[in-house]
Amino acid sequence: MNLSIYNTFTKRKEEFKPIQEGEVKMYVCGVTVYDLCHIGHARAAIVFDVIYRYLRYLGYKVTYVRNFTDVDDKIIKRAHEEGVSPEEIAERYIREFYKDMNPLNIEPPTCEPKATMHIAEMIDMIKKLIEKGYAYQSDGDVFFSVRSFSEYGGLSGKNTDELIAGARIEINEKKNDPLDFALWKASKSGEPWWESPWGKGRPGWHIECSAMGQKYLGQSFDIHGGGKDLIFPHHENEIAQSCAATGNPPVRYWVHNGFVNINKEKMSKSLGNFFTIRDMVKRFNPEVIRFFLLSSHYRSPIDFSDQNLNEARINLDRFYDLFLFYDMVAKENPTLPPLTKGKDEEILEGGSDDELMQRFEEAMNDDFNTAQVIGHLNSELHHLNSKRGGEVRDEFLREITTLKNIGGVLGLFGQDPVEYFEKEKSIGIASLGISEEEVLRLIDEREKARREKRWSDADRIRNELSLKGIILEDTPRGTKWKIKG
RNA sequence: GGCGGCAUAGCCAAGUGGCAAGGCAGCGGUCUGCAAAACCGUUAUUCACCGGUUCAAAUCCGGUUGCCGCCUCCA
Repeated sequence: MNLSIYNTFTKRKEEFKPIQEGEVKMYVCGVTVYDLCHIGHARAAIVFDVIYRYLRYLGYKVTYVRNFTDVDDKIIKRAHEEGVSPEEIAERYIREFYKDMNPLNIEPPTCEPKATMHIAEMIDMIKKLIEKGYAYQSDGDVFFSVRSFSEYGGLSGKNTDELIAGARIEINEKKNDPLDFALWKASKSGEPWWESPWGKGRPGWHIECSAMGQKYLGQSFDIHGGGKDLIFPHHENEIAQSCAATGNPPVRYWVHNGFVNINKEKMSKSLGNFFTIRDMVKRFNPEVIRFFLLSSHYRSPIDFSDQNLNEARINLDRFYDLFLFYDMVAKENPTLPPLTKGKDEEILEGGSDDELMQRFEEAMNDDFNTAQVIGHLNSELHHLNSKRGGEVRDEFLREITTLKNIGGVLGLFGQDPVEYFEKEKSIGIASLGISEEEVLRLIDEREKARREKRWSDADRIRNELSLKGIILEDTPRGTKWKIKG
């Protein structure tokens, strides 16, 4: 079975055929850098990160471009509020972006262009649009004439007459038609500006993606992604501009991820119901957030709540518990190779459980169904756990390696199991009102009691810890502790 | 008002024409000093509701209800 992708433009799944055989060119709208990223941004980044990884897994040479919008009203506003330059705001939040995204195991795209570094390309494109009669100048601004582009509305399913009826369009005297949108804005005082044939000004929002996409990926490229909220007007306008300028449809497959919701409502800055990545990472291992976000299909909405994240955490723990088990066995048996070899994108040798790989590919080929993949991984986990009692040999090794390899394509299972659980404990214990030293002391005390078969003393300590939210596990290799689920 | 999406067990979530994946929680058992973990077994005659097409529908068509998104910046 071949890869098929749901295309927002045609509203159906289509078999994926790249323009150039063996190569994929993909552009994804990044963030506007004026504030910290929230979980919604994390979802978009993770979804396209997985798509990027999987396309490469399939053997494509992928050029992945993800931009930063570093010139924009909100950046300017923020700069004024803080009394610093817009560049400083943009630079700061680009740094913060990486601080948040790196722990989520997002791979760097091939190229991360900034809008302000491509003003010349945007001006060229705007000039071309004016020459061709698709755009006009008006008092230092330049607008795209929506009605001059007859295919307008193809992506979002809107038609121009209905848009006017919507009546939520801002009245702008400079526009010939309320539907028209800005390609270039004359700068007011205190705003950043660049010289242009129309005077000092700055670019409109939509033109940057058209210009940068074309520069790095060509007039027509394979995949363009972003959040569902970008379908209209951003991507609709992008199509209009690019198509009008070059005569070619810019994109073959439009891919849009669903929102992260809070109580069924979209998480967003304007509603104020957002959680920053930074705050969540204090309470959950970043991999738990990643695992959780991949446990639903990328186009579905996903409800973000403590309970849901905690369930994801418990499930992910089970995988790491298996890896921990293997590592311990491997340590005692030098003929077994270590599972953790390095970066998670490396495909480990010996991972060739064909049936599991086949199920993995089937699920991913069906519009990147990571939820189903996680289901398969759970079945395999179950299967491997059932063999824990027996001898760990070739077959076990082959299967667990396959499990790890598949996880790697999703950007999961890359941590050292010991560190994973240490991290989980250090995150969890902060809210429990007991120190790690105290826990270890009590475990020691209980060990002593157990050796002397003073069972009621041992049980009393265990209960005490349980009330604090700590669970004990007695294993042949000593007593482990963890945070209650 | 226009356009679009969703509704599957207590909760989360796959499945889009051929006997309803998986996770969490629950229950019974194995193991254990007792637990925990792990394992084995079990938990939806049914997929919001009504009608239709079909040998066959959670899946297709029509309608109803409810929730959500876009139409303004937004991943």
